[in-house]
Amino acid sequence: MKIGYPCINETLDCSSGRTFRLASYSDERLIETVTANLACLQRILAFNVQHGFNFFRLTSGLVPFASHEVNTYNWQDHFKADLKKLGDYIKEHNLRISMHPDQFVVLNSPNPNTVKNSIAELVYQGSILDLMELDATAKLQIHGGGGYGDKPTALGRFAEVYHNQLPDAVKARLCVENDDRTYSLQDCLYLHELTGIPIIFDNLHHECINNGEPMREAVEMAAATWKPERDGILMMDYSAQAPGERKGKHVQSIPEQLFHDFLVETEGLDMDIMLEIKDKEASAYKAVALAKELGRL
DNA sequence: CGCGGTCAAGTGGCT
DNA sequence: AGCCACTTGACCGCG
Repeated sequence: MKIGYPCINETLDCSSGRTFRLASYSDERLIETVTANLACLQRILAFNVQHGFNFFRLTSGLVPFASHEVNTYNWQDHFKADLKKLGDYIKEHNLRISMHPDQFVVLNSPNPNTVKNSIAELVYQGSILDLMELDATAKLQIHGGGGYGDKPTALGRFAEVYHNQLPDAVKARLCVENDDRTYSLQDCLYLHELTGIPIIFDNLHHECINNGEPMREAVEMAAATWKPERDGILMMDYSAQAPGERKGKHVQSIPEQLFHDFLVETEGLDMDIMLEIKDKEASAYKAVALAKELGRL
């Protein structure tokens, strides 16, 4: 089991996701920003190694406007060696890596332009992992997309795009996560049947919408969609409901009792856990300590 | 130099 | 009808 947190480290005084506005785009600005982002990423990874946080999600903002037409610069060549070096570090320390393309990536949109932009974004994020020379256990994590009032048809559209339009390099890394309002675990399992895509399990989203599966059973069902020799073990997002806030909103800090209970409930199941908790590594310390106590690390 | 309006992109739920 | 949230607030113009 590996435990980690997404994108941002709040201890270090740098960001690996510095961007800038479209209006101020220039190649020089791009090079400068990506150089700083990658330097920061290296610092974050070293921090993570030092503290036993062996799972990390790279920010989508590593290369600003990477899938936008304004950016015609060959950043892939320019940063090839830097990315490979980062990849070597990741492999040397056996870190698990994911990326989570944002809400604008909708593969089942009825709008062909949205699908086109979505694919371009997936190609960009996949190419980061490719240039790092990471294997297919490094994943791209997206949601099913919109429901459009007819989920089976919408998922059929997802599958069609998957089979006919996605490059193999993206297909090898693509995963789908159950979301908190449209596509439940069961909906994702249907999509898995159509495509073979592994399902990333999100416990809080599962609490928001489900078909009555108990937590342990749900984890097992998601885990069964992963081919260990290609995909590695199950990745999951762990969070808890922020008290008194909108349903699905992430807590500020990890509720240790709840996380303890979750680990007990899933005893014997292996998985890598991404903590979607607002205070980031502050909660990761606690989660790692709990997992050690229970003999899970 | 600090504040706050605004920022590439989609969707759906809430007010 | 408009706002907010989403994997994450950060950027940058203005006073």
